[in-house]
Amino acid sequence: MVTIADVAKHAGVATSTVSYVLSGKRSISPETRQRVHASVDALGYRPNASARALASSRSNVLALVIPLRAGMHVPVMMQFATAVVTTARRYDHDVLLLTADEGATGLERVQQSSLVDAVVVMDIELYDERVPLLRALDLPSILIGFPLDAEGLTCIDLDFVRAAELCVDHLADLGHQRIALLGTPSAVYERQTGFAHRTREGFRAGVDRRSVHGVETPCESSHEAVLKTVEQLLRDEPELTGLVVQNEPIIGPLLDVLRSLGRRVPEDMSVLAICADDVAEGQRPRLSSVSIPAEQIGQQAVELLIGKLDGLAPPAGTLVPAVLTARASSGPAPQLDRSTTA
Amino acid sequence: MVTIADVAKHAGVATSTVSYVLSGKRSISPETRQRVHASVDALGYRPNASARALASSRSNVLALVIPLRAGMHVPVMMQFATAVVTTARRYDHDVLLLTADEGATGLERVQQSSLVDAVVVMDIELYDERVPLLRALDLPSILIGFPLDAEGLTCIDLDFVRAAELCVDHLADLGHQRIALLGTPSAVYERQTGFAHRTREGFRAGVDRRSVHGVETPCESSHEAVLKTVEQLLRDEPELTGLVVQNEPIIGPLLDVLRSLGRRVPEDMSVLAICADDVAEGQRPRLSSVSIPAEQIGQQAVELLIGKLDGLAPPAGTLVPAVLTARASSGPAPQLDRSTTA
DNA sequence: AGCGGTTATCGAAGCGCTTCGATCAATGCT
DNA sequence: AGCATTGATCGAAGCGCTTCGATAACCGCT
Repeated sequence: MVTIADVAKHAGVATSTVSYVLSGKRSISPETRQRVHASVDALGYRPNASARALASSRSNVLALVIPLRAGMHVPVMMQFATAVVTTARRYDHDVLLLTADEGATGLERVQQSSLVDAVVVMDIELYDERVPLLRALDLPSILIGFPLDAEGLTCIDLDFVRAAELCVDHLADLGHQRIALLGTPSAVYERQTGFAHRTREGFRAGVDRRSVHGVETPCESSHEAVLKTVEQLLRDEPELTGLVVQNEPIIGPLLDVLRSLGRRVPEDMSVLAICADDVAEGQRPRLSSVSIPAEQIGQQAVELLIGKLDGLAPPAGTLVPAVLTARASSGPAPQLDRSTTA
Repeated sequence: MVTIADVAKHAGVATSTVSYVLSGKRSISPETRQRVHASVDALGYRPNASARALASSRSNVLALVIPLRAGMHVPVMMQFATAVVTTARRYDHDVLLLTADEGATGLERVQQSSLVDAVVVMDIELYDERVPLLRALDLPSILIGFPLDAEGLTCIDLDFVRAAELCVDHLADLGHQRIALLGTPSAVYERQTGFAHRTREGFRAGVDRRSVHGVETPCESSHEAVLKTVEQLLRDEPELTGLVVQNEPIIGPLLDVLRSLGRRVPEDMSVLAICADDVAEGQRPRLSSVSIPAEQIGQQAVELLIGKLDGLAPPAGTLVPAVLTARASSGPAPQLDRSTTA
């Protein structure tokens, strides 16, 4: 193993000089700098991460707490994770994977052992047990999602309230009078997951504002559940003409079910989804949707976090604006003269 | 921050004694041990990871190289990842996330900087560029998947050859004469991904052995592609009665497509999948399948790796036996008197 | 010529831990 | 009783790096 001392000897300088060349924390003459760089290359020197971390109290590692819980949609999580890792690398950091089942304990552990410099936490609940801990822990953090009380924390997320409102507005603009929010599995609501609650909130606000009739129902992620839920929905609301879906895995099954129940999309039923763009475009018909810009959020999260580590004061909350893209699944409300039996 | 010296002082012993109590590498009298443990608890001591790593040349971190490439099915990856993290934690290790796009470079980097003790590599190609590197690098590793030349490497994977053979046998036993393998997206074959090739190999071997007629086709993961591929398949092979699918995301669409083409499952067409059990059971009809025990494989991978770190000689290759579960999607071959036009 | 102020470099201390002798007491053996 | 052996503990060295003065050389001033 080649150490900084080897490089120093090879370049004919002190180890501290090599260190300063590499960190740029003191000015070094161009000649020495070049000589050192040459030696680094010649010897293939790589700083030892532990030694560096020990001496500088900076590990250059971020922790990513990834949820593995019921009802969470995996591909989206992976998009977040990928964006986080990729961006972290761009800032010369690595990413340690923590599973949410280690919960608060895990956060405490990695901080107390100085394993990581900062932490990205996903899947935030309104009353998240990790929130008070993060406040107490003096470990720089960013939450992807908003707890109810975000005081003193840095959070970022899609503006789900607005996302739902956009959907309601879009449907109302098209003349729909009776619409429904087909939501996440009920476990997600019971856990008080922020994004699901905020979407519901936005849906209610939009429905009120536009004076349309709105109903909400959770939906489990199986084909049968979708069938049952939709049947129930149509039984309760025979004149339903618009659907807002926030539940990626059921999107395919939902379209099947509507087809099998004889409801054409968008002629009989307009469908809007809150989901990743590629999912929306992969459906027949292509779905009008508010996209979840996971990559952008993940990237921005890391950038905020790195900024924090560099002493910058980040904004307390960042809401990524929701954007609705109209595609083929939404259209004008049909005339209300059909007799429907589910 | 409380250090080992604080603990030592509090317990009235030398720091080395504290260290030995914690590591168990030398015998310590029961009284001292208890006293030290009491002090550790009283002060809330946690060893500093960097210091420990520096002094012992062991970081207690494993790297996990996760693929983010075209055609890979994300939920399965996540199951592997979760199992790896969970198991690693059980052996007091953490997991650093590396994305495959850093490729060989990333492996070199984490090793040369002593960031990790060992590495788990997923998504292995037959001629994987990382394989020669791993052989050279003197970084303990385990591959989830087999390259063509696994000499000197430790690998583990489901026995995909056998998996495909089981499927062929099952169909042949039911009297099917003309069957097809509906495979992964072609990018996965082109990349020479091990599991896809081995499945194909097993399919061919099975077909030969049982003297049935078999065709193979890759399939992209979109609804349209499934439709086109299946139509083409039925045009080429009108008397096809059995399908083996190795492509999780298209399973839903495939069943749709068959339905829309008027092929009942299993009356007209038997469908076998190589996929996670929960996916197979989430379909209508429930799919007969060979399951991919991601959790088991991930766990075993880490255990082999930890064993290696402890100096145990691991088996060169571990093939997890394939198991076929017959459910509702496979049945006896229909009589061959129908006239089909696709 | 002499002075303060840069600029470039060095040397040494120290980050918190592990680990290698060394020490000392207690033990068992002849 | 005397010696080697074992068990429990200590002290110090050192892992590879960063960082903090200190130093020396040089600049432009007066």
